Amino acid sequence: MANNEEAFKKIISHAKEYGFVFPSSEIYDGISAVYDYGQQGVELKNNIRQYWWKSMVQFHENIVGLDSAIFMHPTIWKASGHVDAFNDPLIDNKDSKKRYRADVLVEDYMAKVQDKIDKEVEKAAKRFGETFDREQYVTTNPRIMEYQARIDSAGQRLYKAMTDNDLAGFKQLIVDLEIVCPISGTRNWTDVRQFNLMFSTQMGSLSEDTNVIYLRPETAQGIFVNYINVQKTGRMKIPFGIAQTGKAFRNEIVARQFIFRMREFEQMEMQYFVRPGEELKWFEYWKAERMKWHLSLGMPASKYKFHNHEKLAHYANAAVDIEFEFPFGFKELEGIHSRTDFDLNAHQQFSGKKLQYFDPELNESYVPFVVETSIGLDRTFLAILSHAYTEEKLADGSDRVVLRLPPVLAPIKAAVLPLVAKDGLPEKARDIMDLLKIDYMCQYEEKDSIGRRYRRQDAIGTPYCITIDHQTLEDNTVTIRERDTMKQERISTDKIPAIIPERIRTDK
RNA sequence: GCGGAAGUAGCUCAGUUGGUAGAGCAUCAGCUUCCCAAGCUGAGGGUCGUGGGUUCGAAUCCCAUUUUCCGCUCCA
Repeated sequence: MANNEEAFKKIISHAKEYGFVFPSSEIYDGISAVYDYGQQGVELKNNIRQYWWKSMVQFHENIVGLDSAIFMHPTIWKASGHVDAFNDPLIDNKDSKKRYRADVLVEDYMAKVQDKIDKEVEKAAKRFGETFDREQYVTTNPRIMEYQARIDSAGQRLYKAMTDNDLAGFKQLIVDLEIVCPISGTRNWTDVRQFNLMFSTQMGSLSEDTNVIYLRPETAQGIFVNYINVQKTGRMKIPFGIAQTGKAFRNEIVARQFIFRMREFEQMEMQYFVRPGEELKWFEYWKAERMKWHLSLGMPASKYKFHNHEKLAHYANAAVDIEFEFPFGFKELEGIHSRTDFDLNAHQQFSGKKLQYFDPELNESYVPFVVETSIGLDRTFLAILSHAYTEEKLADGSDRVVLRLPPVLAPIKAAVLPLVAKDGLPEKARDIMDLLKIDYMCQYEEKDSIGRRYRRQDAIGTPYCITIDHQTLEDNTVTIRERDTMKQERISTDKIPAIIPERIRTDK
């Protein structure tokens, strides 16, 4: 683990040193858990996004794209459940200085009392043997009935406090239940405060107080509220999908681990609209499809695993994560959720607009069910970067750091390098550079020895280096050097524009 | 948010009992012209994370604050 920690630190330094990722606002001391993508990072990130987009939108005739706004009608977040679910009531114990979710404390209390009931029942069961009637015992034993009453009362008050957003009532509940801090054992609590995971701001006139607007905590809702627009104008037939990439914002209590958990992050989501009853079939389909996509990036299957959700969110009837082995362990990279008709139903109800689909094959109307694939772009970036980062000891005893990025994702596809900066080689190299840069990202470099320039390109993951030497002037050939093998071959200059895209397609 | 550790040049770090900020690499200019980093000459770059305090004097001691990392917690 210590080794991985070291490795992770090296990756973070490398990311900064070579212009992939910078801490945001760094000259002002930075801002916690916000990062900027530098000159290489933005290329890599764009390429990942494009690779995803192509595989989802371009390669699937029944999936179309969308780019919805970050600002949305505030009621959307009521309908989606985010206003309620993203509001955690928090309370601190003044002695242990520990912070808890108030609802979790109450739930723990209820579980503890339930535990007492279970133990009582167990004891009684042993005592009475086979004649024991559990049902009857539970409903007649006064001590158990008293326990049960405590649970019921606590549950009701918890529910009321949650739905009414009654923070004072919450505090009173914790006081009345005599809940103690598991660490300090005291009842010295602060007031209950709300911690909203959604960022908010105001739109329009500040004099009205009803214009609070949220920065979207997920991109999915933008798709749901446009579902009927896309379906009608695109004449989409179920099953069909809508894909979108974009920023989302969550005011996480703790945001850490470099770009793994940021407060501002980018999602790549696809919502697939299916017939009710067929959602689990499609869930399995997308689970397999998405894993294929990850493996197509050339990373070993052992780096990935599925993690089934046992506790499902309020909207889901099946959910699985694709986890990736980051330097800090297996962590969620992508979620595949069967969201049922929860979202569309909620929007239908809150908006009063019909969101039904008429299925000509079944000759009936229904609200479609939704299977979602939702992947973190920044996390994918981190997964790819951390896996690509390699330190090598070469045969001659020297070291090199190379980013073994999939060529299709590399920020720079080719570097154009005159062997020496004289004898007309730079001029020739410029000609080649001008030709190639029309088709893909290239970098021209003539400073320093050729070996050093190769190493610099290795460090940013450039898959090919094209070197112009004296022979080029004679027979119009160049050498093309491959990043991973460091092998070179000589090819004719007019073959370069075609050969690199061709190799990028096949080299994974 | 709590606890621990750290913050000195772009990077990695040194800086003695408090006494005028250093190295290597990198960068830039010039020389060299060589197919896998580290040839030569020169130059630029730091109010030592920030703000206070103690002191004749603070990178060094004290307090606060901020950022990062680790653990706990959280992650619909």
